[in-house]
Amino acid sequence: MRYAQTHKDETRRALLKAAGRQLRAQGPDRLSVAGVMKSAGLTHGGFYAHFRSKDALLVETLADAFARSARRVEKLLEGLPPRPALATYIDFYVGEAHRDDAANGCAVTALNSDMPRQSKKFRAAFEAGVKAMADALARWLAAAGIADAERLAPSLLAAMAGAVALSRTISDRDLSSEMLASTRAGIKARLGLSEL
Amino acid sequence: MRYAQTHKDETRRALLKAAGRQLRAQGPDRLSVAGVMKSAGLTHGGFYAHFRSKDALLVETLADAFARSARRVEKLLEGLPPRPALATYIDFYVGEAHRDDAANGCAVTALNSDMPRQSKKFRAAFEAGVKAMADALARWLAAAGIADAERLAPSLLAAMAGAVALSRTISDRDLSSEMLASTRAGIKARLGLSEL
DNA sequence: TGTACATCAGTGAACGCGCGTTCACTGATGTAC
DNA sequence: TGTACATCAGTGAACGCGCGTTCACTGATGTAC
Repeated sequence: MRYAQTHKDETRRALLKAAGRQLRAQGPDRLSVAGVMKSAGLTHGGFYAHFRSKDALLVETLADAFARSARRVEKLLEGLPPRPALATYIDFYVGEAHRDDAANGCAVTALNSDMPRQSKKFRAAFEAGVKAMADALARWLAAAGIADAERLAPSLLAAMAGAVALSRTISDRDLSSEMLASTRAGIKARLGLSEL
Repeated sequence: MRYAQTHKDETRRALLKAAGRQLRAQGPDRLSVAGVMKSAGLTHGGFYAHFRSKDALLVETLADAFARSARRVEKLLEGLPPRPALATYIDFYVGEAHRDDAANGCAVTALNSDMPRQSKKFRAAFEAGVKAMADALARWLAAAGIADAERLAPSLLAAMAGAVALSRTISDRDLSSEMLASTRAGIKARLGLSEL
């Protein structure tokens, strides 16, 4: 079964994509090597030709998921002035669509409370992702003329991720959506974006 | 080895307490029946004399943990007027001590992102706990004369739990503590408690 | 009061299962001649 | 151009391990007589 030269890279990319979805949907402990391989139409034995260990997969997958999310947000906000961009980002992040699609959503929201129990390398990858997100948010805040942007950004990110994560645990749809709406309103008020 | 009549109840209480700590420190998947039994100085075989299954233990443990937390908060705020009580609660919940002691902290913070992957009964117990906390918070908000208390409470809880959960994932102590401080300030400002 | 028995919380070996990981093997294709 | 061989991504059986769960057993103590 010799394949084209690009084939192994393609398989690897497919594995990362499948792992990214399973990581966010099932969490790092329930994600299984065999499950990821099966998603890519392969058997479990071939896994170690691509990754040294499950933990190595997790680390690469998390970095990949953060990078994909960043690109997605970049596209969403492309061309928007700072203040509408912020409002759009908040509505998108703290929204029902994001709540209902954990597999393709933000890793911070999906893995928040899992992280303290994970390996050091995996936690480091998560922390790097959080810092990158907070830095990007701080830049948008600063561009929108909001004071104290660097101190505000991590707290805003935590509030947004916390609201979406908690809304996912609530089967009562009214309460779940109200939690999101109230969070959007609260954050916009804090940023002086309420009129948008 | 026949024991006093209260002995079995005592053992059961000890198991719930040990399970409560392990649930919040290790999460529902990593908590093990054998580990809980060992914490109580027992061997794993006797577990099923006390609980029908691991899931039954999780359900009871979570309800117990929520009840313990509620009592703890009640004591903390005993005798305080509504507004100082709110400020005290926020400082306590979104504080370094809570961040650094997940095993005895709030289950919402500890289990937020784990819940969507858990059994239906366990999720129901979590949701009941969240609703009870949000209701209690709403009552304090209303008592403090804050408008829209019922709509505000779930969002505030999410922001507080999100900040503590995320602060636990950050090894950078400055960033972690800043995230908490900024969240406390933001919430107090939203509630008009900044002068306290 | 003394003895035989019933009770039952707890013990520890055993089970099936899914997991991460290893490894001898396969077989289609590129390459050397 | 045709043939023999090397390559190597992927296969699938096997491993040790920890898990949740079961079960025959233990033995100190309360109870019946």
